[in-house]
Amino acid sequence: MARAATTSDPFNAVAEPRRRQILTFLAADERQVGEIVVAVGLDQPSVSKHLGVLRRVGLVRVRRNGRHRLYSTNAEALKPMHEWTKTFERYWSHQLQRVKERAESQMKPGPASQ
Amino acid sequence: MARAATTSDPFNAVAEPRRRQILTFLAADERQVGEIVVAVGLDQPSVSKHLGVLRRVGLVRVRRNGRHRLYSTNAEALKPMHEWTKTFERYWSHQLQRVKERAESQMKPGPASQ
DNA sequence: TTGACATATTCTTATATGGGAATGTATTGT
DNA sequence: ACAATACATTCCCATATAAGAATATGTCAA
Repeated sequence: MARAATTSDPFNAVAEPRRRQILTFLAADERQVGEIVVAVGLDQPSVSKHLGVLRRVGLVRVRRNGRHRLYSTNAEALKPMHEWTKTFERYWSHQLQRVKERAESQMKPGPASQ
Repeated sequence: MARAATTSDPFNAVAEPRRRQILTFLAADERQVGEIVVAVGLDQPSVSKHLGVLRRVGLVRVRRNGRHRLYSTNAEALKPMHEWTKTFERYWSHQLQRVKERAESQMKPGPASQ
């Protein structure tokens, strides 16, 4: 099997740095494509393609306004990522302590792991 | 340019579901490869390759113990992801309100489109 | 040393990019 | 209607998988 599509889920979509840049740029206010092009420094077709990926996974919303399309970040779609990383929060806070605990439990004859 | 390597950074490494599964499995305690194989239901070479990717971006630590290798999650490497998603936290909390504000500021000249 | 066991690495292959170039499509002004 | 404007989509191609098969490497036991 090849690598999963960037459109398969937010995790894959956000793996691309330019797309993270775009999401950050669109977080506060909606912007038209031309503004995004200037902001990220890519050519228009590339930006449109990135926006397409973000749209398919629900990370951005679009709204038409005449000839323009106004994009904005749909932050809620990032919530699952935030939640997932959050489950590891307790570990990096007490990392050193845990390493120590492991070393100790490793020394006893001890009950089978787990 | 093709897609960035999965080993380029944690964002890319974690885009793969099986690797997230492995990180979760290794979060609490260190485990040997054979245990991971059973836990995720992949063949040993596949697991070793995933572990290789995670190792290269610093998401897991390894420790040799005789014939075994004990892997454990290095949660700190996930901190940047957590921080990044966190910057959007304020937006999904007040999403509805913001949408409303946008709609209002959009109405001033004259409600044409929509 | 030899064999068994635990992992890692190499090779192959179908698949999915991401950027650049070129082109298609929708909307507005005159 | 027609040209201009703002985007989206398609085509091309070098690159990077991810899983499966086969093989290499490293360590312990007898």
